[in-house]
This record gives sequence, structure tokens and C-alpha cells, in this order.
Amino acid sequence: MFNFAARFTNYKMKRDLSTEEKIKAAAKKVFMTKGFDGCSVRDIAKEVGSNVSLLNYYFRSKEKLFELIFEGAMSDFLQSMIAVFSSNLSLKEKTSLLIEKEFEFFMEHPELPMFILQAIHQSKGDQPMPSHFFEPIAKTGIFEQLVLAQSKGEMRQISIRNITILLMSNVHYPFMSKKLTQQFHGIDEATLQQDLLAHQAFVKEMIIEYLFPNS
Amino acid sequence: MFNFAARFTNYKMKRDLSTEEKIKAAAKKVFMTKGFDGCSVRDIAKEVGSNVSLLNYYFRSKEKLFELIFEGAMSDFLQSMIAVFSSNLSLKEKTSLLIEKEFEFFMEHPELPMFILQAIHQSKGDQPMPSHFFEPIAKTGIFEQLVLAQSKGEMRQISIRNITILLMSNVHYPFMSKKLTQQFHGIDEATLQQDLLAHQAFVKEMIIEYLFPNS
DNA sequence: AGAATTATTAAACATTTGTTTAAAAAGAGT
DNA sequence: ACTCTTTTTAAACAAATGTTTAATAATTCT
Repeated sequence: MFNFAARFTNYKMKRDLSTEEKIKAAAKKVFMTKGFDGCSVRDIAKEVGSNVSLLNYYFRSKEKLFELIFEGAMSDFLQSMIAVFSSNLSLKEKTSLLIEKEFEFFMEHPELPMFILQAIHQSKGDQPMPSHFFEPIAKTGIFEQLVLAQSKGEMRQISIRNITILLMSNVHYPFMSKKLTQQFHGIDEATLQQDLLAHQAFVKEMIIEYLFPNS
Repeated sequence: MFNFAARFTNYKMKRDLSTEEKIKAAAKKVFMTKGFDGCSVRDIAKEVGSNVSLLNYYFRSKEKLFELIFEGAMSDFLQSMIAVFSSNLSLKEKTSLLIEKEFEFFMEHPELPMFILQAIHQSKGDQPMPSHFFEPIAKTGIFEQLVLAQSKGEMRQISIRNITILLMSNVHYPFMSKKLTQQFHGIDEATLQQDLLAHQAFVKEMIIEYLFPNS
């Protein structure tokens, strides 16, 4: 007879539930700012205020820990997109809302676009992203809605791929280039923040006008 | 008495002029693909087919070598911009030409935007870029031309900074996101190349229409 | 309280890192 | 041929790296 209960006669799993979370938070912070190659596990341990062994105790290796952080970041990265696409709005409204939400989100997490693109750009192995990242987007039916809108002449005839690039360019890059922009124009953080706020309006106006010319 | 001549009674400086260049080429290749933190000096030496000591013989350190590569890359990065701005064209023509030239250039050097932004993003010290990078652009008088065009109502009223962000977004990001785009849409390199070619036309049309509405 | 389990620490590990040293090889002037 | 200089190599260095080990501390169950 199996004693199923025995497998769950566990002692308390965690004395301090937050230790694992604290490490994740620290790792996220350090990885985000310095990148995977740019930091050591000791950097992260120092950020936690603890030991290196603890990282390998909870997560098996630096790489595993990074993957975890990356997947979380990727999830956040796509989150607002999915939310907007799932809404019950016209494509034009969705586009407008998407730009708003993305700017709003990246105002709070400006390091995210660079972190994601950098990680993908330098991903050692050539293994593709797990499909579960992008599937939820397709599941929203946004692509079908797009084809329909184009066939009805409500929207300019541009391929889905070019639209994607267009949107991401104008929504991600402004945050990826923050330092460059600051140095190029010799402005401080606050001024740039103002510019980015204004930029949202320009981008929205420009893209809406371009993608939906007859309205 | 000083013998000035003695200081220049040099033996042949270089037996093989290309050694230094070979190292630079290898370093550029490796730094571009793996980043400063992502590679070791031994990686570069292996790419050269030689020894590590040779790198420090010609360039004093990994950091110095990187700075050299970075400055060269930065120079290339701004090159086409300066060429277009210096030409004798209207602002609208310059904008159009700039987008063309930038796409043309980055088609050949797609890794450059990511390399530059990544390097600036993770620059350890907070010291600003040397001013000699950006001064040549101001020297072209492009900013004055822009203010003039706006005052004459030929151009939409957007700050120079927002215009810069707008242009760079649409011209840099498509190349920075190549891997992401490929994985997102599940397409191969050749297909993406086609998309980028098409994208140039979209971007040009959209930005020209937006910045110069009355024409 | 005592045994069992989990969490945390300190020390050690083998590699890899950037750099230096010292010697050898190659080239050029005399 | 010989010396002086430049270029290239191999070996060694200390420091930093990711990971493991073994011991200690803390917690939980009986």
C-alpha cells in the first residue's frame, strides 16, 4: 500500500517565505542593470545581503536563476499587449490604447525593453523562444481582426510583421535609448521624462494617422 | 645637447603592418557579437589566431581596446547622419534621404545599433560621451535649419529632441530586434531581410507625412 | 526534549579572468 | 657578422569566477 500522506508529511517548507523572493528581487535588479555577463553571483548575493551558496541552494545555478528572471520579465513585457488585444474594441482603438498602455508601463519599467532585447540578442544557444511566450498573443485573435480590418479597407495594407516592427520601434526604443538621448542632447533625467511623456502623444497621432488614414 | 634625431632614428616600426589591424578586426567582430562582458581577451586572441600577450602589447588592456572599437563604431554610427545633414537640401529631402541612407547602412551593419546602445546603456562610469562625437552634427547647422522650417510652417512643431527619438526609433530598432522579430513570427533571415527592405518605405512615408503635413 | 528536516553560512574547489614577465624570434641598421 | 630594436610567444601571476562541500543554525514534527 502506498502511503500518499507520507509524501506530504513535510516539515515546514520555508521558515522565511520571503528569502527566495528576496533573492529573485535582487537578481532581477542586478541582472537588469548589469546584464547576465556583466555581474557575478557574488554581486547578487551582496545585494541580498547574504551568501553565494544560498543562490545555488534555491536556484541551481546562475544560468537557471537568470532564465527565471528572464521569463518573468518576458511575461511582464507581453502582459499589457495581451490585455489590450483581448479587449472588446476596434482595431483603431486597440492600437491607440496599446501605445498608451505601453508607454505607461515602460515609464515604470524603462529598463525592460533593453533587458529583453539584449538577452535575446546574445542568447548563446540558437534555440528559439518557448512558444508559450507568443502563443497567448495569437490566441487573442488580434491577427484575424487585423486581416478583417484590412479587407474592409479600414486599415492600410501593411503586413502584420511590419506593423509589429513599427509599433515596437516607437514604443520600445525611446526607453532603450534613454542614456544616449540624455548624452546626445545634454539633458537630465527629469527633462527626458517630460520628453517621453510628450513623445507618447506624437507616436500615437502619427501611427494612428498612418495606419488608419480614412477617418 | 639633445639629439632630437636620435629619438627618431627608428628601426622599421612594423614588420607586418596588418597585425595591429587584424587584432582590431577580430576584436570588433567578437565585441560586436558577444559584448564587452560576454567575451574574454582569449576569445579575441583565438579569433586572431595568436596570443593574448599580443593584445596587451598593441593595446594596453581589454578596456582600452574596447574603447577604440567603440569609438570607431560610434563614428560609423554617426557618419551617414553627418553626410546627409551637410548636403544642400531641404529639410524634407534630408529627412527622406536620411532614412534611406540609414537603412542602407544598417542593412550592411545590423549589429551596430545594438552594440552602441548596449555599450552606452551599461557604461560603468557616469562620464558623458566625449563631446567630439556629437559636435559634428550640430556643426552641420541642421538644428538651425529645423527651427527655420518650423517657423515658416513647413514642418510640424515638434521639439528637436522628439524628432531625434522618432527618427532613431524607426531606423535603429528594426535592426536591434531582428532576433526577436524572427522568433516572434517564426521567419528566417531572408524573409526578415525582405521585411526590412519594405519597412524602409513605410517608415519614410509615415514620417514624412507626419513631419511635413502640408505638402 | 529530541529527532528530523530545512535554511544559512563559511571555506574550499577547479576554472577562467586580465595582465605581466621574461625569453625567443624576426627585422633593420651598421 | 653583429648589435639594436621590434614583434611574437610561452609561462606565470594574482584576482575573480561559478559551484560544491561540509558544518552550523534554525525550524518543525513527534
